[in-house]
Amino acid sequence: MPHPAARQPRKDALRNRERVLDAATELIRRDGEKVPIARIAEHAGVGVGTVYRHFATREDLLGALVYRSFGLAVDNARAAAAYPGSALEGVRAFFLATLRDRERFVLPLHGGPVILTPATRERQGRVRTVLRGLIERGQGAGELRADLSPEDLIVAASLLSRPLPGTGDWERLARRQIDLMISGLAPAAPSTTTPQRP
Amino acid sequence: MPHPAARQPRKDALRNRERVLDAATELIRRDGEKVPIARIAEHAGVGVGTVYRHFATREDLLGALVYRSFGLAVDNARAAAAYPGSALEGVRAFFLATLRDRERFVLPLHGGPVILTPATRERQGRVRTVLRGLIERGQGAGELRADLSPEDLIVAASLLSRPLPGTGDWERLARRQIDLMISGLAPAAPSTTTPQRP
DNA sequence: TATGATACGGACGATATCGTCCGGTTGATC
DNA sequence: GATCAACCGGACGATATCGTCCGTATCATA
Repeated sequence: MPHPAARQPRKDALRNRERVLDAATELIRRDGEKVPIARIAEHAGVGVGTVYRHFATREDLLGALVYRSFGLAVDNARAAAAYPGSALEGVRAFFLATLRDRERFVLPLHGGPVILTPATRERQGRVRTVLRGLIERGQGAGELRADLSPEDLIVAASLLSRPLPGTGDWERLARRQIDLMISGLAPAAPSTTTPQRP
Repeated sequence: MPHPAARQPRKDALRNRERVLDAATELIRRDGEKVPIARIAEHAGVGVGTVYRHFATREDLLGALVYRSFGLAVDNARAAAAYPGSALEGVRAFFLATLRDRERFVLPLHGGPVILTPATRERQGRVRTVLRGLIERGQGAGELRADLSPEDLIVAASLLSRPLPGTGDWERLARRQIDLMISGLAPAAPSTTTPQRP
């Protein structure tokens, strides 16, 4: 027989789950992925039992964080693809959005085990697809170099989401990197930008 | 009384110190900076006591690794500055050298405490100075954009030294990023920049 | 409001890691 | 080769973290 009643989930449970994810995001980004569960629980204002109930293992928690991050990436990619104006500006918007949201990203930051559930992989593919559309539009308009791939943008954006410690003002430094990168995305310079050269 | 004899350091001590640094580099890059000292000792083939004798605290060990990394960076910057050919190719050489040596770099990778001893800071400044020379040469020759700073190159290179986990072939992806970056380092494309004659 | 299912918090025993200490060994010097 | 300062390894008690368990509190439903 099918599900008899399927009770509504309790809202305190949902609230606590979100709190745990938020706390974990902050602490993992600050102290690394091995931060004690007890510390995450404390920072979230819940007991350790609550954390372990929602996420049976550390991997489950990490996996949920990564999944959530890719949701953000999908949103940003879609917004960039729908950006009014040139595709090149759309690409810049994608970079800037990643930079803006950087504190909410928890990607496999270090050498630790990479958690990629099927659902996460699906989102990952969606980011690629959306960016591919944007790139092809730009290439058609002659705004983007022909050999540009979604992977290039994803790698560059991911790098921006991990502030380099010891550098004072990541916001400023990252914007510089974006500018340099954007300058490099135009079609190959020698052929198109030197028409009047002797 | 001044130094009476200043004995020669024992070579087993020096050898073990190097072994510990090498082991720590590998494990910290793989498992994060909180990797147990005992694991480092085991991987280095020495006892924990030996590690603690050379590096009284975890911070001391981390600091030594960072110091060592900046030594590498100085070497690479000097080689790049002395690169025969255009300054732009010198910059590319610097990036490629960083990529090549990436597994030997231990920079303050995560949010953890940033260890910057005065000696390390001195090396850091030396990298900046050497790169500034290279950049100015390139700007004088019209090969590099006028607003380029050593910091830009250092940030970009540092990013390359931290492989993005979950991506299969960092070597390939990083080379792509280098190409894109190099394309963005030329003077502003709109050709309003006067092609000066040297 | 009554009720039962669901979630909560945190104590607890087990395990992992820390940093020190010391008996034994090695190597620089004479 | 003899000497002894310097170094080596790992055992050890202290502390930190883990993941489970259960009595109590809260919420969805009737």
